[in-house]
Amino acid sequence: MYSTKLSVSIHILSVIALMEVEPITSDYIASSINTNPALVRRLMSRLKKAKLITTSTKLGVTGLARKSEDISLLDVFLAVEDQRDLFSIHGNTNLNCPIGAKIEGTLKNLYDNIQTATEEKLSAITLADITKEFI
Amino acid sequence: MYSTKLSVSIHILSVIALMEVEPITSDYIASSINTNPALVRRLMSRLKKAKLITTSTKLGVTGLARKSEDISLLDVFLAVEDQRDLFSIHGNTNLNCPIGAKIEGTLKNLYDNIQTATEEKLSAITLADITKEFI
DNA sequence: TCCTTTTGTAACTATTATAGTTACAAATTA
DNA sequence: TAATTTGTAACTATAATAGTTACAAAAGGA
Repeated sequence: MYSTKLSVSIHILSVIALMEVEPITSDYIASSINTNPALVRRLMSRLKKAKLITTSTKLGVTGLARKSEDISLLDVFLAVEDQRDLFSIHGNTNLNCPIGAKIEGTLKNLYDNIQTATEEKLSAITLADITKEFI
Repeated sequence: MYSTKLSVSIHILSVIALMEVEPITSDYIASSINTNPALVRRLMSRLKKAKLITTSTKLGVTGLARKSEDISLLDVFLAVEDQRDLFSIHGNTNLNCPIGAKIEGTLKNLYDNIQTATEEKLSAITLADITKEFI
């Protein structure tokens, strides 16, 4: 199970996309999420590095770096999630056992296939698809 | 990211499917995984409850409860993984904010769609598909 | 019947990741 | 230059996983 980082980041981006008055601060966004401004800023920092938002000290978030139609959930996922592998594989198996010797490679091929399909699904959904739900 | 429970369980089932001498013990299986027999027995217990394997005190594992062609990875996943949701959603959002009020439902719909696709992929792969890699 | 072996499970520790928090230097705008 | 906010480091709390120890109960076999 992935962390809530993708979910919280989508929340952050939605607030930015729909905000009427710019700029907007991490404090304001945090109040919508009911969490800590520092936590929001940590994610904002990743979103900025991935060129999804623009920020400025003193002003706060100045906007999306791209149109919401051009920000996919895969972009967000890759920006904020460090642990991207869907399934994890146990290491240190007994290489003297034919199964222990091959299981890692077998599982890796198999999981890669599912991982790719999942990421393709994420890439097909944009921030605009999300924000239109809030209007 | 899911735990290694699915991976380890596939390993356990592969050893059972390919073993030449029955019955086989949690000690033997643990030596292929390079882990603790008690950990193996915990997973075995779940696999037994899900009617995927048969066991006996004194003898150990007596075999698969079904043909390996009839055991899908989804069967295994559902048997051993408690945290099945692919993505997690942050709760306790600010309901006074239009985004905070709707984000949970929006994300849930979206994630359910991806979850279903992932589980369908798992259901299309059987233990037999795995074990044929080890021959 | 009784001995032996193994499961099944409880209880515990260690480790890791996430989430949440505090604090403050550095940047930048007005 | 003063005020405000980001960006980030350092820390705590919490929860889940993995690993371990221990033992009662089951059950096969002599």
